[in-house]
Amino acid sequence: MMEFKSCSGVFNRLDDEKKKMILSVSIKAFSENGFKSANINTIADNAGVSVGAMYKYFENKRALYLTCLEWSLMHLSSKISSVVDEEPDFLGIIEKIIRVIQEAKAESEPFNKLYYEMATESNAEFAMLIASQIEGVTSNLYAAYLEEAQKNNLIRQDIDPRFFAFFIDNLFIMLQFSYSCEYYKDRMQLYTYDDVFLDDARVREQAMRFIKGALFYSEEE
Amino acid sequence: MMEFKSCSGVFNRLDDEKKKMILSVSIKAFSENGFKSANINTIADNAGVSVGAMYKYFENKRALYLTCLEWSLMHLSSKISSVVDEEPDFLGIIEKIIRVIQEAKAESEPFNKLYYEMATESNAEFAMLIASQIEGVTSNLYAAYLEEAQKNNLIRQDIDPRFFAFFIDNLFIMLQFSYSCEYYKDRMQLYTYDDVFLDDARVREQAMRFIKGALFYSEEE
DNA sequence: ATTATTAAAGTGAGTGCTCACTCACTTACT
DNA sequence: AGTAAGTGAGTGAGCACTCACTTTAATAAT
Repeated sequence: MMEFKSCSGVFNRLDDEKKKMILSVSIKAFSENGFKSANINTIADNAGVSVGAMYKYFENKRALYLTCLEWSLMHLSSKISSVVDEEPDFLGIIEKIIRVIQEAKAESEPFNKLYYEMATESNAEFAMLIASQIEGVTSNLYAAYLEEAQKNNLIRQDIDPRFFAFFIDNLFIMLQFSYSCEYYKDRMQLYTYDDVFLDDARVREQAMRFIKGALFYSEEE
Repeated sequence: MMEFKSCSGVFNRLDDEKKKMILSVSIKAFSENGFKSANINTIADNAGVSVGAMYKYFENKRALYLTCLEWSLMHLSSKISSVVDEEPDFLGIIEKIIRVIQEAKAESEPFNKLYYEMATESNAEFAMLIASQIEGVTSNLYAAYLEEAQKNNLIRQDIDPRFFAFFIDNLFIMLQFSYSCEYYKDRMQLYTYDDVFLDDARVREQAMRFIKGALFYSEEE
């Protein structure tokens, strides 16, 4: 079923259950320890596979890492497209995305952490290999929707849709971090209040107001 | 002059020039390689100091890292307070902060990278030691200004100033990353256009419109 | 002035541990 | 009988940290 490019044929021939097991254990390790300090021997152990087997599946550590990124990317794409398919209007999509970020906490946490880890300069080496793919999934989507909305005079005219897409995605990314990474969780509580994470609806509402304001405001001078 | 808490007295007794040398080399190493893979022997070499001396200055690698964070924090605080002291009104401060982020590129790059690196889960261990300090510098500042502005009816009433402070700072942080980290640089270009980094004024203008919209918009229903 | 004394600062080869990766081998499948 | 898949002790490189030692500098004794 799932086919990856950065691994050996042996790995691709494994059944999905085993592939998932190995990759989820790896993602957990990489996101928690970073690329360099994640330990392949330990990963193999936790995944119930021998070290030797791991090196039959992946040429080296780097290849394992890339395969994890591939998987995360597939995960993201499917999440995004399911949202877009369901919701017709732009504001609906934005709200839905925020909702997905909030709800997908547990399930997506490791993916988000990995994504965050990857963007660190330390891993710049492969970051670029995947960056355009990840952002490609979302950037054009937002910008296209905003341009469309601007043409139909649904949102203010005095802004560049590309910048707005950028700013909105910035907010999404930080929200994702704030729901996934310990540091940013604490930071969000510091800015707002201790029980924010019990108040998903409120966060969504406030975020929507912020974004709507940014989109609809028109300066009279 | 500069006094640190996470190091030995021997280090504090060094002249500022040498302290700066050691810390800037260390910050560079930590931000580029992450905590685990930064090499103390190499750092010592690059700073023109023996390994033994390093361990006279810092009890261990962790202590060196914490001292780097302390220094970054001092840097941030002084930057922020110089902005706040100069500018009287809230919008002025926001614009000034964006300007500082853009201008301080070269000088602050290593600090930003370190900050980013630190927030990674891998370093959660010490992140928390410093998080509240870092955010404490900014969070209360913004929230207080916004509350004030709200009382004076200068901005919309239907939002929680704490959330708005949070969202605005989220935008700042992403902007900082976008000006410092390779990955986020590329991402910004992908969203906007290739020469964005030659167009500081334009970025500032667009960001201000976005934020102003968010702050001033009022919904009529 | 010169020399002795002592403490503080600095040195870098060495130690022991961690970990990516290998390879001679076993097991399972056809 | 032959091939594909899997095993895990072993290897060597990298690196945090140590320690027996040297250098520097400041003060005291002659």
